[in-house]
Amino acid sequence: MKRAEQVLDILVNLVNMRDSETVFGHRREGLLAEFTLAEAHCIDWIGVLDHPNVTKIARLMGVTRGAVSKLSKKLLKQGLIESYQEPDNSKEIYFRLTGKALPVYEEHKKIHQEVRGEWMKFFANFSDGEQEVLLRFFTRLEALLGEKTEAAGRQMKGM
Amino acid sequence: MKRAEQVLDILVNLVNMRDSETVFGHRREGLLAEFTLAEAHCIDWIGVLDHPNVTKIARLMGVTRGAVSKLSKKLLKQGLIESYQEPDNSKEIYFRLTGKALPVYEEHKKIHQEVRGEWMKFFANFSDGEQEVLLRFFTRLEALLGEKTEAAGRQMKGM
DNA sequence: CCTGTATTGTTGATATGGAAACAATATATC
DNA sequence: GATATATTGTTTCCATATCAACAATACAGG
Repeated sequence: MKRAEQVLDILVNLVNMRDSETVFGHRREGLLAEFTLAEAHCIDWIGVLDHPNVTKIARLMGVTRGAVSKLSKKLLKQGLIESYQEPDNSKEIYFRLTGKALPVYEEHKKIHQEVRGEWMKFFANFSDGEQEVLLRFFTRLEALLGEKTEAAGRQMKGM
Repeated sequence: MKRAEQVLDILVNLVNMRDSETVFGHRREGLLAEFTLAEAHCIDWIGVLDHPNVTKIARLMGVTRGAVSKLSKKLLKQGLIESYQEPDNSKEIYFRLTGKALPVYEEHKKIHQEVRGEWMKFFANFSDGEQEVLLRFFTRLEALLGEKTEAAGRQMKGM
């Protein structure tokens, strides 16, 4: 059981290793450095989602609606996003990126691509069969944690 | 490469799944519910370390000294910890748990044990060879991230 | 259609943690 | 030993997030 314990130790370390100023080991620089991580994420979700509103974004970002409400106000004031509504629903308020935000969005996406590339290189260290083991491990792990935290509703962005 | 991408997706999800109110899927309850996660961690470190001081705790908790300074004040005021100094060093201030904190500390440790037990059951789903693959994966992963975030200095508590 | 309930977005009070500046003490270098 | 540098713990200011309460709107069941 020694091996399993080591794996667990590392896993715990990894999850605790949430240095908010780095994205998976990549320090944000250039355009992104001008924005909070939360802002960048919010912009990202607004760019990705269909009819994004406060509630939806909050759920996906894992924060409260209040937090997103304030955050979106800041982005609105900065002219990075704009809000709109649909005629058949006067309760929900949706957002879209403005031209001003597009460079940020693209930059963020580009970095994600780069990071993803590096990760793929990392995975290349493992054979096909080994990757299958890893996939099984992570799939089960996610299911386990998902059911426990019931936050399973959270989805993937683009990454 | 499809498998690797799936693994990466899940991994990213897991790392983002940092619900601070749950400890790896375990909602804190009973005694622990009375305390912030930070407080519980701080108490834990003070219980574990030899001559714990603000700086040491801060480094291990991955927060600033200022944060721990405030936190320790709160714990002092609540009578959960007490401070002391050594005659040969009038700069550093150390902490120890009081009797009042011991139940909390024990409870926390107990839960850690339980969680660990469940995890071990989870790992039992994988053969010896598979666990070896997992260990190799996580070891390399930790090394990679550690070198990138240079937060490798962070250590393990008891868990 | 009407009424109770749920959901949405907002706000104010509060808590928490980071950054930076600071005084006190320790350590290093000469 | 004297002096420069580093380290420790604290504090103030600030940004950000939660919580709880709220008004407005949507929805469901009769």
